Amino acid sequence: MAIERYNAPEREPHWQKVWEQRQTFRTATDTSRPKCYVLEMFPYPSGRIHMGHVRNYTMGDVLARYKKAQGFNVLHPMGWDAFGMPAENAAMERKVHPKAWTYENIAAMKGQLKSMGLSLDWSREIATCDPSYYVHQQRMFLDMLREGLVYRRSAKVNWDPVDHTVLANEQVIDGRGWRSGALVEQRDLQQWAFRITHYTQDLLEALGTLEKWPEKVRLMQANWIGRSEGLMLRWTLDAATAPAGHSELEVFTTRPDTLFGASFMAIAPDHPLAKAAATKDPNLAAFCDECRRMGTSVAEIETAEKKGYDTGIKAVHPFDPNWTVPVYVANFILMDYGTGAIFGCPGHDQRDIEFAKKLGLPILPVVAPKDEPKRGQAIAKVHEGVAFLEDGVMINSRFLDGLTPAEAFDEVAKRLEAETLAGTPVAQRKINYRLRDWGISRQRYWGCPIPVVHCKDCGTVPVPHNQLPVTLPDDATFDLPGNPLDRHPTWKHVDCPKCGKAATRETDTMDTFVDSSWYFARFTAPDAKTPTDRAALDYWMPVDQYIGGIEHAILHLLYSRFFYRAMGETGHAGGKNIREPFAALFTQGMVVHETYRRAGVEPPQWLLPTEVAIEGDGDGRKATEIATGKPAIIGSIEKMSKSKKNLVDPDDIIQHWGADCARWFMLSDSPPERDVIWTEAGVSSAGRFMQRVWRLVDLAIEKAAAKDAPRPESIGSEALALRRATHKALDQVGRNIEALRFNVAVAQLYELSNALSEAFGKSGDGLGWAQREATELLVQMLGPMMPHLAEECWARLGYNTLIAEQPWPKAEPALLVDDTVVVAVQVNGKRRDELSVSRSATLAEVEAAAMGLPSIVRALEGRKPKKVIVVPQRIVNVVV
RNA sequence: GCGGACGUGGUGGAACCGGUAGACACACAGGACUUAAAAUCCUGAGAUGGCAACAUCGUGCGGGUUCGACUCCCGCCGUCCGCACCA
Repeated sequence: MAIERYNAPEREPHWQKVWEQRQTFRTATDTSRPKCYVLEMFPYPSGRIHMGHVRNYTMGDVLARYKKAQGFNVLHPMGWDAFGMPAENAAMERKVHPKAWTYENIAAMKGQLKSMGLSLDWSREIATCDPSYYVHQQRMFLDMLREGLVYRRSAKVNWDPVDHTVLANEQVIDGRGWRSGALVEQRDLQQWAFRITHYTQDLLEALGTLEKWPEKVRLMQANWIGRSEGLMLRWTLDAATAPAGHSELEVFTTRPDTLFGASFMAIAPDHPLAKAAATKDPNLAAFCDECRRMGTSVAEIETAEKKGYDTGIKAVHPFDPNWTVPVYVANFILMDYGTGAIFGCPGHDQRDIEFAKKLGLPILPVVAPKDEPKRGQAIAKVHEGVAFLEDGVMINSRFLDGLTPAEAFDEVAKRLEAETLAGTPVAQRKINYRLRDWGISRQRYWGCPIPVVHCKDCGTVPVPHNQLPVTLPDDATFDLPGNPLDRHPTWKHVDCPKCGKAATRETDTMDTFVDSSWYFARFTAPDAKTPTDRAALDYWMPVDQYIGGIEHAILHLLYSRFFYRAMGETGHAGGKNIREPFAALFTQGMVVHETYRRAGVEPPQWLLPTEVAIEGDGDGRKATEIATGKPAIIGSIEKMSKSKKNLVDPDDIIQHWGADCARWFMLSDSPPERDVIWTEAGVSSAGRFMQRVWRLVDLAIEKAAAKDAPRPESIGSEALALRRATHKALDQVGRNIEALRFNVAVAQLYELSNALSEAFGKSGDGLGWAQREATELLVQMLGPMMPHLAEECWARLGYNTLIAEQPWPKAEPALLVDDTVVVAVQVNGKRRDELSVSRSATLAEVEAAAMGLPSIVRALEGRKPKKVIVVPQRIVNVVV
């Protein structure tokens, strides 16, 4: 028969249409069935999908299809994280309205995702920029406002001078805006904020319950929350030196044990005490101003020298009324951590020692190594400027001498807790966190409007529920920097909902991370009249498997954990006592590709992979720019990016090779958590495998038993071997998909294909039937990974059902174990031979057989074995 | 500086709970088919030595535990990632 090649690009749309017409992937809430919620992080509608999306969505799709075949009621939805800066930038640059731009992008990307053949329930599609979505967000915002989980504050904020907006701490990376890359400035602004710190302790502790999250992400979040245990400690100020109204100074310390090594106090430039002192000291005022201007970038912080200004104020040591230390204003003290003030113990804090050296302050070591001989050296190093940070024993510390630092910590705490100053204890144990509340005000147009009105008389007034949503005006202008909502002629002018007098709307919009903090909940009932439908939500939540990039380890994943708790508090979630939205998280690796650039040009001029021709192999590979014929340089392998032009367009691949090919390649070889290198060779290899499956089905039609042929009475050894290979693959592939070890599942399918190919060249009792079985099961197992090809093959094998609707086949347990096993035989742990024995052979039989092997006799060289270790079905080790 | 991950052939990677290291794939070499190419099929291959049988070495380096270590422990080296003046 003439063998035709499988034309994937032509056949794939057909099967997509069939699935769509049959509504194969439409999901309904059905509490009688076990559920499985598979979710991939929804995309920002930038205009085109990239290979990272292909990888992410392929992984989720394999799992979703597999779980469906396993009998689960699977929720696998898709939507759009549709608010954000790029739409506004497009509006400024190209005079397109952000809304039009966004919806055009959504349409284009939806088409691309559909061409991937994903098993998505498109009837649940949501776009966060749609009023039907954000109306609920506004409603929840107001509910949270009522509960005190949202509040307005005047705060120092991170101001991005390029995007003209405020950024959350989480969005400042190395002192730069996460999107614009501009150096962030500090500004004082009125800000809306979510009280994420209300859940600090819970967010930290619950990380321990997230067993199916990567350890790495849990650690990153724990570090971000940044718990530290210490003491709040009040120092009395010497009245003669302190400004009026300032009689004490409170500090937070994690090392109260080092109290006798204190040589100075330091306060932040914005500390009230500093401000009070500055009113009388113009030099101090100037110093504080200088500190405030200091940049926040890494480079600046690292190179910034410790600077301090002696206020002249003296603080009295808590344990000795005659001992005072000077109070400095210092540039490295942060106002928003602890109390904005510290006591400095230079001996045991690197930062303090640098400061002390710089300003010539005393350095007194109070902890020393336990071993006497090591002490001298450690103390000498302290005087050279290296703080001693290890454990040891207390010295130079009066009643603490001889204790360990931990014991000294407790002793100091105990004594100072008992002492009082103006009626309250001098010290209190305190747990401090690094996590700050989440400022969400953004001075942008393309975001969810914050539904409040500012009234001169009534203050901040929530927009009543029946007036929601507060929608964005369509006729905004984008030709000037700044907030288009603020300069809109009419939008912000409204009557106060309370008193009816003229008032103004809040013109800030919400951080887009708010939108993505609950979309997973909305997917469970996207048409509900309320933010969530509790019955549907309680059935579907939590997400059973969430898949996305590691870049969201803190931002999105921490915000969502907070938001789900806040939704619980306001009655929008919280069934089954579930506080965590994502039961399992998987962070996939990036898609990387070689870079190409023109030779001999600086700065580099990058070339697209499609613009170069590559010849040769190995180290001799040479690239040429096709258009000019000039040599090009093959550069390092990096994350696909527009700037380096090392992009491959998913559309090109799908149109040329087919979606299944792209999917298969994404799953092959690289473990999903690691980066995958996209190569031409890899794609063509995947393409070859598709054709190979196609030919195997040809061969099955030609040689194997007919569909529904009865199981033969007699199964020969060849047939049995094939059946064993088939059922083992079935067992293993299922397990590996479940564990998201797709690369291993792929390898097992290759193995089965090899076994089947071989079997077609043989003959034997029952082999035709075994070939038929193997082919059908292979096709079924390919279903989640290459769904179109699998449907095509399934049809050719004579079925008029859909693979996508077939239950996952079950392996026959009897075929998973072999009658005979091959056992390695070692002499002194070195492999010398192997032995084929019956599974049921006794230890003695195995030992005897091993000792009888000529190679073993030879290796023993006549020596008497001291011991023979036999591990059933594994190994024999002869020890001489 | 703090925290974490990783290190296996020419390449991507596999190896369950400590039990035959290198599955599977890519690249490569040789062969078959073909006028030729493509496609396909077959064969080979960790390194070194040897015609071969075989021997020795081999999972970043150095030690240790064990009959037996890619796997466990200790100490290094290297690469990557996250956080970072957090008191």
